[in-house]
Amino acid sequence: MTVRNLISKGSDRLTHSERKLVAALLSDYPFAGLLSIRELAEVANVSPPSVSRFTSKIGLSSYNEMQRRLLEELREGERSPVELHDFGERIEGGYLQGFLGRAAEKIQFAGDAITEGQFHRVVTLFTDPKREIFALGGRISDTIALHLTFHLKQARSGVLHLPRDPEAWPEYLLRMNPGDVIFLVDFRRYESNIARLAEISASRRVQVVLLTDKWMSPAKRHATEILAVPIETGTIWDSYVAALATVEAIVSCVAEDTWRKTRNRITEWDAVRNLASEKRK
Amino acid sequence: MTVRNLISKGSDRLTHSERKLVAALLSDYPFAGLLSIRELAEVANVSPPSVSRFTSKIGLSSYNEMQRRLLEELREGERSPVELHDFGERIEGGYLQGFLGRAAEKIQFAGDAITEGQFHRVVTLFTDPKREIFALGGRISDTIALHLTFHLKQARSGVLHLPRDPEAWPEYLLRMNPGDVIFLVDFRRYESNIARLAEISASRRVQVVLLTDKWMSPAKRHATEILAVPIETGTIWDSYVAALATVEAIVSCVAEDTWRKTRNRITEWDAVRNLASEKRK
DNA sequence: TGACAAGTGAAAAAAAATTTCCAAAAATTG
DNA sequence: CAATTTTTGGAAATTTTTTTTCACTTGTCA
Repeated sequence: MTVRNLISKGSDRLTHSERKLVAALLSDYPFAGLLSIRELAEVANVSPPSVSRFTSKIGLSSYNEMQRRLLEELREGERSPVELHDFGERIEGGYLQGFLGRAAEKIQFAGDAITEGQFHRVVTLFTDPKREIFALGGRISDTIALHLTFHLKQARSGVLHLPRDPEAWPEYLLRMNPGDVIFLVDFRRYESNIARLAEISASRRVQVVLLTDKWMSPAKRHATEILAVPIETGTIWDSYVAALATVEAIVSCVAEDTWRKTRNRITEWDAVRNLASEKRK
Repeated sequence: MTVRNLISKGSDRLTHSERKLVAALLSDYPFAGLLSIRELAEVANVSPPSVSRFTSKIGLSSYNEMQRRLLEELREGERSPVELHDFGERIEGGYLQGFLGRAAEKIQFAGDAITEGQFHRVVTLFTDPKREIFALGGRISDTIALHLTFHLKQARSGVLHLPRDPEAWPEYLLRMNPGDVIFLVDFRRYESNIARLAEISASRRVQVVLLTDKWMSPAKRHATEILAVPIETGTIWDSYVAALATVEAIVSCVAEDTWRKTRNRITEWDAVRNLASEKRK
């Protein structure tokens, strides 16, 4: 039984500071456990005695024994790091493991549903400084769109997130010029608003990039590029991890393409942000 | 300079027993050096003082320093094969494929850093209808927190998302009762606001559930549960897919646990929503 | 062969780490 | 809200580890 297993096995019935230890140990496994008690205690923000009690509680005779075991695991794991991970609790078939496994799968499938060509065309659109970028998502998927704008705003100027309320759109619509880009996210339980926005945008010769699922939002009729990612998980709700991963891929590719500019912008950004927070004091 | 290099560099001018040590150290590098002095001395068939003298001779301040360095090397070594592997893949399979692959991996690792026990305790907290749920995230990570509140609001009542502006917090803080739960998301480039909010909440006996990365937000000091997920990707920006996946897992587990109630709520919700949109027309 | 230098380990000393004990603080319960 | 239980960290005690001291051995060279 690995130390990791011992930890997760005993992880009910743990006290507040013992949980802090678990977090510290697992988040830098196995190295956190190879520090001295004093050091580990410091990292986890607990007292050395708590560490000592913890090791006894999960069934180890001493802290030293835990270290011996961790080293042994490390030595074994040298053979294959992958094996070490597979060892975990996956066997127990826990809910979390299952969910995450399926989520990871979804992400892989996203790569099949979007071609590299499509991907790079989209990236090129976002990289072009002459085009302004607008973005909006549906009720829930707007968080995905927000993620895009947050990051894109750091990489370049001319990025605008539309408010959810259609009443406020005209202002933005008037600002759109031919060649600009609007990024829309719309997953099932599609919203007619989004489709309408796509239509209006398209009529103004704005390029519509649509992130949707395989059943495809009605906005597809007006889209220049359609990125269809898998979202169904077999649980009550759909998973947006694949969508988020795709957006992150786009954003980070844009950022790399415009690296120098990006760096300057981020530096500036931070400077301004610091100024603002200084002022508050 | 690695310990191995130090050893071979100084390997002229070594005495008989020091050579025995070199042999022992190199034949089981780096693990032999992680034993205690006494054990290593035994393995190499020399006395402990010889080990001590040896480490000084090759230019280390103490035996302890050698161990620290060896662990550091081990940690680096663990990392690099994975990275190399990923980088190779990426060039072959295109940017998107590479990015998604790494994202999927991150999600798997998230399962190692969070135990099923921890996961279910958090779910239980969120399921308890007597507790109100508050949530907030950092500048960018707030999208993750939003995702939680959006979904949780459908599953139960008493879910509130705090505004980003601290000026508006008091109203919410006053509403908090002992036993309530606050869900905070804070990734590196941590925000002092979040830590402060955690502190205040904890002082009001509100349970603090913290979603953070392995470097751990300063808010950890006040957290009841710490969910540490991997976020570093080797690109300019961190990836929040693992965080999103974790939140989705929580939300969908909560929903399943309270399935019946949830179904009613969703039905009601949709009814109200339809009514509202009917009206608009 | 004997004097000396270099190397070595036993034992002692010093330092560090770990565990135990206990009282204060926090949480829980009736 | 008081009483009880649990949890926690400081301090002391204990154990372990590491380093230093020192005397003894070994080998070398005059």
